[in-house]
Amino acid sequence: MESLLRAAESVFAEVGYARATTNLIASRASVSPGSLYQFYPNKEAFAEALAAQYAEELEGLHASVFHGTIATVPLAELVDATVDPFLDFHRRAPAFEALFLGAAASPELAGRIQVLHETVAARLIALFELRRPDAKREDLRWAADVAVGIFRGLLPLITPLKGTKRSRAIREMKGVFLRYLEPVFATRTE
Amino acid sequence: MESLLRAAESVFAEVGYARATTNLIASRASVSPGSLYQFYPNKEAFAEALAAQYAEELEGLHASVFHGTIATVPLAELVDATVDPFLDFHRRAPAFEALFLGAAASPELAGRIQVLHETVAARLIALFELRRPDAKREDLRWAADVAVGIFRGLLPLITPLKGTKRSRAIREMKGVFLRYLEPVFATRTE
DNA sequence: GACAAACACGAGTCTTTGCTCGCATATCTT
DNA sequence: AAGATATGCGAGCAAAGACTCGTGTTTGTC
Repeated sequence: MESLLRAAESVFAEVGYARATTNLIASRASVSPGSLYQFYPNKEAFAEALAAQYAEELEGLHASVFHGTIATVPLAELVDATVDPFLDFHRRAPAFEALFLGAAASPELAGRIQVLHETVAARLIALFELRRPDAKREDLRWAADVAVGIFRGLLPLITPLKGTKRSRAIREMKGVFLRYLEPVFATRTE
Repeated sequence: MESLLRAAESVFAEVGYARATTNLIASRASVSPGSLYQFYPNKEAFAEALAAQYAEELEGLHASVFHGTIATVPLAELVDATVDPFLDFHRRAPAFEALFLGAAASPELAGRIQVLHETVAARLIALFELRRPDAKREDLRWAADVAVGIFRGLLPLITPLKGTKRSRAIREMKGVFLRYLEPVFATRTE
C-alpha cells in the first residue's frame, strides 16, 4: 500500500534505516504490524520499494534534462539545468539521503546503492560526451564520479537550510561545479 | 586496553557502528565479552574513545599545518600541505569514515560528530583568515564548510583505491580545491 | 438476516545482541 | 605453602525489535 511506503519514507528520513522500526512505520501509517506484513514481507522490502521508485524518478529526471540543446548551451546554464532538478528531487525524496547516501545499512542494500550510483554516473558521462565527443572516456568517467562526489558532499549543507541561506549554499555548490568543469568544457560554445 | 580499541576500530571500519557487535570486537581482540566490559562500560564507549583519540590526532595535525609561512605560499602548496595530511590521517584511522562521516548511528554520537566537524571548520577558517584578513568572516565560513563537504564527498572515491588510480583521484580532489579556492585567494602571493 | 471470505488486528514468539555474574585461574603477600 | 586479592572467563540473562498467528471485524452474496 502506498501510504505505508510514504510512512516508511518519512521514518527513514527522520531516523535512518537502522533505527527505524517496523512498528513505528506501521503506527505512522495508522496500521497494525500484522497488516504491514501483508504488503511488505520485511523491513528491507521498504527500502527496495523506495529504491525502485527513486530509480524510476531519476530516470524521468534525466530524460527531461538530456536533450540536444544541452550540448551547446553555456556551462552555467548546463549546471543550472542539472543541479536544480537534482536538488528538487532530493526535496521530494527526503529518505534518499538517509537511505542511500549514508553508510550502507545492509550488504544487500549496498548493492542497490552501487547500481543507483552507477546509473547516475553513466548518465552524466553521456551528457558530458555530448559536449566533448573528442575527450577520453576515462577522463569523463572521472569528471562524472567527482561531480557525483561533490554533490553528495555538499548536499547535507543544503538540505537543512531554507530561504536565503539555502540559496547561498546552492550558489556555492554551483560555483564548485562551474569552476571544476570549466577547464573541461571551456571551449564549447563558440 | 589499547588492543580492544584497535579491535573495535577494525570492526567499525569493516561493518560500521550499527552492525558491529561487542562479541565480535571481543573475539577480535582475543578476549572474552566479560573482560571487554571491565574496560569499556558499553559499546558506545568505544566510539567515544575513538572520537577522543581522533580529535587529539586532528589537533596535532592542525598544529603541524598551521604555521605562519602558510599565509604567503602559493595556493597549490597550501592545498598540498593540508590535503595530504588529512588523507594520511584517514588512512591511519580507517574507522573514522565509517563512524563519523556516514549517517549518525545514535543521537549521542551525532553530537560528537557535530563537534568534530565544527572544530575542523573553525581551524580552516583560521587558516583562511591568515591569507585573507580582509575577507568577511561569513564568506570564509562558507568556504570552510564547502571545503569540508568536498573532502567528505570525494574521500570515498579515494579510500578504496591504491597506486596510480589513487594518485589520479587525489589529483582530481586537489584540482577541485584549487579551482574552487582560487578566486578567493588569487591575489595573495604578490 | 445468515453465511462466507477476506481483511485487519495486536498480543505474543523468536532471534539477536548488549551486557552480567558466579566460577576459575593467576598474582601477590606473608 | 596458604590464604587473600585481583583478573579473566563464557554461559546465560534481559531488552529490543522483526515477524506471526489465532481471533475479531468488516464486506460481499444470497
